[in-house]
Amino acid sequence: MPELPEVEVVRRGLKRYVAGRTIKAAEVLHPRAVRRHTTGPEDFVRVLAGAAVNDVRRRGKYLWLPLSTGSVLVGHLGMSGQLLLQPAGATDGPHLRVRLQFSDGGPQLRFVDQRTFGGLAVSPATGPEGLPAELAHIAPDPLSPELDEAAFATALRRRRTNVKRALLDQSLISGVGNIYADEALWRARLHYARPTETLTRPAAVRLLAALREVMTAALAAGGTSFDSLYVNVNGESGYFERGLEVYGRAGRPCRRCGAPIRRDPFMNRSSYICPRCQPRPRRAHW
DNA sequence: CACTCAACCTGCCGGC
DNA sequence: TGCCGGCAGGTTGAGT
Repeated sequence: MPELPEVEVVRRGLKRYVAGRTIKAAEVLHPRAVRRHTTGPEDFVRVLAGAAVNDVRRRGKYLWLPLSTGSVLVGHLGMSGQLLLQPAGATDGPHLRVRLQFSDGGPQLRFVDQRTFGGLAVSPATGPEGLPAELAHIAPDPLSPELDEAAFATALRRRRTNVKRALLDQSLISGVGNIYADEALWRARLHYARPTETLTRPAAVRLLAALREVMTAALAAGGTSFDSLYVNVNGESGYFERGLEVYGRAGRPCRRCGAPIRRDPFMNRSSYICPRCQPRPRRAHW
């Protein structure tokens, strides 16, 4: 479940059902799922055995679980990863990659990932809040109190790129992916190709506000689920799809002005815009 | 340093 | 029916 609201839904589920429990045994069913664990699958299994899960934290699209051993279990869902709580007797699906059994004999935590872009790893807890070193380059996200509005506006306007590319750069602001970038740009009435250096400070601030609004609304709806790939820890879909204004709505009318929404190829993927509310930028802005 | 692009995977859908 | 290209909520590392 890729973007921030979906990952936060998972974080809350893990916090509720996994925090406080002790891992009895880990099992790696596909080594690629732990490729970021540099010392290999056997070591991954070894260091998790007997570790208690103290908490569940998130920055952007990354999750990490501080452990009683002083290490953290880091996870990223990639494009198709799921973290599911399932009873021991539940059948193993075809994309089950990692299984964690707990000493209480309760529901297992299963990492299921069709495309294997996601993964798990155990790392030393180095930074504040146990932030592992491999997440040091990940900027604060729109829902984090650490994200400073003025600093974000300055950093965004200092970039020499276009605004959507900047939003997707996790070292500038994290948690924003293709859906919520398009949704926030629509709300802020900005075209994806708008050069960042032409953004006024108020426009940058409005864009951040739009990100916060759309992500807060999506989170309240349990996230966006176009299909069964994006589910919470109990396998349930969110219903924010109905709250989307542009993403996936090519040809349908803009709910603000009525013009048909358009899908443009951009950065080897898709961007959805209202061509009337979000006109392509002219060469100069001032 | 800043930026672009291909690569990593599987599955689904539409066109021929 | 089958094959093929295109596309999908992401990240990273090599190359310019």
